[in-house]
Amino acid sequence: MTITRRPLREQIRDEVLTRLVRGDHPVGERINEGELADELGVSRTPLREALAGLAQEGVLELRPNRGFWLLPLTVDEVKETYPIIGALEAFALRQCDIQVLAESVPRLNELAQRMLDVDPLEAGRIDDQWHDELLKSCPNKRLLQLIKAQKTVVHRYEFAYFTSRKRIMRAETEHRLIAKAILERDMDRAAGELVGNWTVDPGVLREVFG
Amino acid sequence: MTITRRPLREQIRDEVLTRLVRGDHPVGERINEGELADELGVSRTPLREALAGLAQEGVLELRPNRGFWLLPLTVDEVKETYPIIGALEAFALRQCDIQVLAESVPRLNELAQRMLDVDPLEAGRIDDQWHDELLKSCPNKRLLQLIKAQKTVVHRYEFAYFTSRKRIMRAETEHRLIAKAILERDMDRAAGELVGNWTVDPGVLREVFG
DNA sequence: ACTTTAAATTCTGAATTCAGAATGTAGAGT
DNA sequence: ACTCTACATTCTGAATTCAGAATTTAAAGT
Repeated sequence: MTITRRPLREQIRDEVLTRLVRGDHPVGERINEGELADELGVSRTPLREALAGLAQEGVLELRPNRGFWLLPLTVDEVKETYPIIGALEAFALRQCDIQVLAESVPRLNELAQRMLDVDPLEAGRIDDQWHDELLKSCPNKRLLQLIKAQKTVVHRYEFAYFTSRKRIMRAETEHRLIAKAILERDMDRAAGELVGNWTVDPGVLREVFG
Repeated sequence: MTITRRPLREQIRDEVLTRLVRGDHPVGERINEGELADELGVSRTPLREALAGLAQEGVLELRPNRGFWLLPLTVDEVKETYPIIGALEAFALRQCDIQVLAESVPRLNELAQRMLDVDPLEAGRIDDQWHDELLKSCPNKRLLQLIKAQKTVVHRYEFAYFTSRKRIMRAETEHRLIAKAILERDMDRAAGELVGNWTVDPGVLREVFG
């Protein structure tokens, strides 16, 4: 038996992030450390470590002497963050092993298909898996780590974002086009499509932000 | 009088980072929290916050129950991080206002010149300023923030890196080429040169790592 | 002398406590 | 009624304390 002894701060991080993503906490509001610590049944020390980490990633803001605040979801944040991820992933894709990529295509298409069959929430998770599978042969591990951190920020949006069936279908289409480009060994096109995959269309932005 | 009341954790962060970059601490070794806290005259709590931040940025590693370790400078880290910064800066450059860029050229060239006149240590600082000036009109603030964080990691290397006069001269040349491309409104070339500026040549790598 | 095991020490992770900043409230003065 | 100030309360930032994990030291056995 492998007894789990994960540091408390990590467990807290996961739980807090889940709550924030789930929308339990009012957006744009202060987080009361004492209250939250009590709820979670832990002390403020590891909680603060977890919150500080999320602040550094850009999910929260830490105002001196005012505490942690859940940053509001803004159009700007979407407009800024998604393209960054697009650029990073395209860059990562170019460092991937083309042979491994080609071998991944069946799995990629399988995942693309599955996105259509599940509920919107699960779709976001599968979308993640798709991108992980795509970039798994990128030797620049630091780059992959960076991409992962950026995605944490946008995960908050996927609730609003992937609830649109249209959006899921668009993602599916794009995923298949990228897979096709890979099979044809056209990495320029694949990278271009990948950037496009991280481009939010204005219509959806209006839909989400009004 | 504006009394300075910067959070202790931030002051500690700066001081610790300076020490690490300066090479005060043996690379690849554990950091003794109690000892360092005593040296700095603070308690372990804010020190840990500072260290945790540096760990998240990738300067330190935090091993559960083993504490913080100063990551060794590795060839891999250079090979992985520099290209990331190159890709991010090139991406940022494309979002800059071409008019503002053109107006920056005199200042950019002045900074490029000054790199030649100062000691290698100061050269690194000026190099930073040059890149800041270049990208100041990029509207994607999150991207700029990300670039800055990545550079923190790399700063440790500049001691070893910029001590090479040859390297400084190469940087100066490249900076001027980028400025020239901007004046000619050839942003493709400018971006290409910028990526090149973040490409470490194998000769220098051998020189630094043996 | 060398290995193994047990005790002692050191150090990290987390809880608790304390100090001071920010906020909220009540009362005095206009 | 409204504003300003003084006081009380709440909350964050930091220090201190405590528990338990990892490491080191010492001793026993081969």
